[in-house]
This record gives sequence, C-alpha cells and structure tokens, in this order.
Amino acid sequence: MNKLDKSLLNSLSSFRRLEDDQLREVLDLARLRRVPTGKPIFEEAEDAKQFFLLLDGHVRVERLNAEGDKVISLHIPPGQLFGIARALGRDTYPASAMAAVECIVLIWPMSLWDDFAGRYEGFAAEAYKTVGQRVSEMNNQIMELATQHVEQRVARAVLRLMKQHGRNTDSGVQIAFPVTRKIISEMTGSTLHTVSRLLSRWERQRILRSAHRHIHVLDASRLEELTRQDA
Amino acid sequence: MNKLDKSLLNSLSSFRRLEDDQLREVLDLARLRRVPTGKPIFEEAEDAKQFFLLLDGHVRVERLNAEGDKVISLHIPPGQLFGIARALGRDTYPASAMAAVECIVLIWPMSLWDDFAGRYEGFAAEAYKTVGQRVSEMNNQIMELATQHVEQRVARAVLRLMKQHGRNTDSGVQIAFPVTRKIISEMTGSTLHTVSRLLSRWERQRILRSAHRHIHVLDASRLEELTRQDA
DNA sequence: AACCAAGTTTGCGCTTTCACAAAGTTCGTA
DNA sequence: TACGAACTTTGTGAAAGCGCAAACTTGGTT
Repeated sequence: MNKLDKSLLNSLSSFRRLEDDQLREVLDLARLRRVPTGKPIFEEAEDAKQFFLLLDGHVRVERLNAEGDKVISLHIPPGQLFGIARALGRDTYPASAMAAVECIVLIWPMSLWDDFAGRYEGFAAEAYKTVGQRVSEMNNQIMELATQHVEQRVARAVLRLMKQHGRNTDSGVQIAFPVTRKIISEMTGSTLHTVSRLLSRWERQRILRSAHRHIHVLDASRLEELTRQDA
Repeated sequence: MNKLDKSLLNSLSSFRRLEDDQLREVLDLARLRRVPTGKPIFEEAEDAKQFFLLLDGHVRVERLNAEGDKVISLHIPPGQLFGIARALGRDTYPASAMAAVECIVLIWPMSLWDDFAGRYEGFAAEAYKTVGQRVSEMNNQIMELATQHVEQRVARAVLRLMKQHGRNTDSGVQIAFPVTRKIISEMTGSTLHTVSRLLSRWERQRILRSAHRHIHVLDASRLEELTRQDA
C-alpha cells in the first residue's frame, strides 16, 4: 500500500480533507484489486457489501431493462468513489459496474461507511457531492432523451466522453477507453446503425477520427454546434 | 403549530425516528406556507436557502432546457422532504418545484440542515433514503426514455401517477391533481398531440376516463399490459 | 496462414411519431 | 352570460430513425 500513498494524496477529492495519518488509516483498511477490461465489479441488485474507489481505469455503469436492452447511464473517471449504495440509503447496488478498461480499485467493506462518515470530517460531504454530480448528470440525460434528436444526443455523448475521459494527443483529444458504436447507442438510446452513420459522416467532415474502437475528437467546436437543435 | 402535530406524527417517514419532544423542537423551527396551484415554490439554479416538507398537496419538479422545452422529472407526494440540495452537496436547487395543486409546506432555513442531521439520529438516513428513491426513479425514467416507445412511456407515466398520487373513488383510481395532455407529454418526452390520441383511444377502450383535467384509471391491469414492448 | 469473432458500413423499406393546421370544448372571469 | 384563454381532438403530410439484411474490415487466436 506504500506506493499508493503519494499518488493518492493529490488526486482524491473524496479524501482531500483528511490528514495524512487519517489517510493512512483509511488506506490500511482497504483491499486492492485489479479488474480486467470488460469484467464486472458488481452487479445490479446485488447486496451492496462493499464500496469502491477507482484508482486507475474507467468504470461503465449500466442497467438492463426487462426486455434485456442495455442502458449505460454514466462513466466514472479515476479518483471517484462508486458503489456507494449506502449514501443513497440503499442496501443493494442500483446498477452494474463494468471495467471499461483494466481498472485498479480500492475496496472497503460497506460496514466501514458509517465509520468513515462519522469519523472523518468531510468524507461524507465529499461523497454526497459526488452523488449530487451524478444526479445532475442523470437529470441532464433525462432532458436530452426527452427533448433532443439522436444526432444531438450522440454529439453530446461524444463530447461528454471527451471532456470527462479525454487525454490530449497530437491528433486531437482521445477518449481514454475503447468505445464501440454499440456502446454509444446504449448511452444515447439509439441503435448502433444510426450511430455508425453519424460517426462516418463526422469522420468524413474531419470532426473526429475513429479506428480500433478508439475515438479522437478533432474539432470539438463543430461537435458543439451539432449539439444544438437547429444545426 | 399545535394542530399539525397529530397528523404529522403518523405520516412522516422523514421524522418517524424522532421522539415526541424532538419533533416539537423541529416543528417549532419551521415556517408554514400555503402555495396556490401552479405557483413556484423555488426555481432551478436559485440559491438553496431553504428546505421543505410537503404537508399537503402535490409538487411538480421540472426543468427547462436551453431551447425552452420543459421536462417534468417527478412528482412529490405529501409527507416527503424536498428542496434538499444540501443532501446532494449542492448550494443551488437542481430543478424547479411547482405546486401541482394547492400545497401546504413546512419551511426551514437550510442552515438547520446540518443541525438536524447531526442532532437527530435517523433524520439524515431518512433523507438519504428519499434521495435514493428519487435516484431510482430517475434511473427508471432514463431506461424508459432510452428503450421504450411513446405508448409504453405514457402508459407507465399514468400508472406511476396512479400508484403514487391516486385516491380510490367509486369510478376507479383518481389522480389527485389536475393533469393535462401537455403535462403528460412533458413527463414522457412526447407531444401533447400524441398523448391526446393515446388517451382518447384508452378512453374508448374503457381503460381510463378523463375529464376536466382529471384522470381516472379504470383498468390498471390493461394499462400494465400496454407497458410491455410487444403489446 | 487461416479462421473466427467482433465490430462496422451501407442499403432499403417501414413504422412511429412529430409538425402543422384547424376546429371544437371547457373554464374562469369580467 | 359572454368572452378569451387554456385545453383537446382530429386530420394530413413528412421525416427521423429503426429493423432487417448483407457485405466488409479488423484483430486475435489456434
């Protein structure tokens, strides 16, 4: 656990209000786990026995409806808590969490949640802020689904991935994990066919490049334009 | 405030774990307000200076997108806390709250939130449970919008209103506040025209009755059927 | 080197649902 | 009780996007 401390100290807003020795206490109680790409970390409706912190990688949060259609509700970037059912007064996970790429996660038994919340000033507050951000995002997604056309929704989804999970390269901003047409369709309530047509067009227009399941955004401002109704 | 105590004691899950004298303390700090039908209680993005408990009536939670389209994300039944931005680590309201019918609300300054959460065992827990329920509903709405057709979404919306805000009458279950086609379209990401066609059909089929902005569900099980994809 | 699985592209017809339009109804209020 | 505002109904045409189908590309594996 020694190697982790340094990198943790800086990046983790969840723990940023903790003293160094408190942080050590917390880390000492955690278990570290590597999750390979595509594997589940937990499943919807499962007993919420643990909560997690994403150290490295990207987590995809998804649900299945009764007909078996998959819906992706959000992606989690490194540094965030997840699986925090307790913060929602729940004892099961409301959705499944999948490793969008290989992930390194810290794991605590859920029984420690109340401990942490009680003992460490600011821990709960930060957790609820995280919840608040997710609620905002869900709210936005509802608005988009309710009022926007597929093209706008896909443009927004790509932009969101870029902003939250992008890394700068010499050929534009690259989304940090593999993304297929199918996945974008599950994020936007569309079909992989329609998404394919849109991405092909945007590639022709040099708005983005996509190959090998990786997307580079070349011209974010034109993508922003496509986001608007009248475009 | 005396008259309230009795009715409150029973119904309010938010305070159900409080002792009688604690409850009195809490009530003594509240202000009571009547809000006429259609009037706002607070607006999206406003400074979250207060939080609320709905004693009587029904509150509609809505947002406007950049193009000015209204989206209704949920309705709140009597007995629930709302405007609890602090529970989401926010200092502005994430949406607007409107009186769907005349409402009676208790109001506390937001500064008391942390007080209550700290002092009254179970208050925070109940609040987070409420948040959790709303998150679940939002999740469901995202799934519906992403995967279901308009007819299914409208059927579900009517059923949800019936279950959460219905009162039994001799002519079926009546939704407890006025609901127009427009409102249903804003709940389902549809248009008032399409909703009108659906409701007319359902009325012909004796699944429901609707007049004077009031809807009675006559045959919930047939509505449930329409909820399914293959119907 | 060959093959398979996974992902992508593209065409075509069809359904759903919207947009626009216009008339009818009901409600509240002056 | 008359008027206007709000709400509803219904028709018609158009388009967005889906479903189905088939071919193609790419990457990984044996």
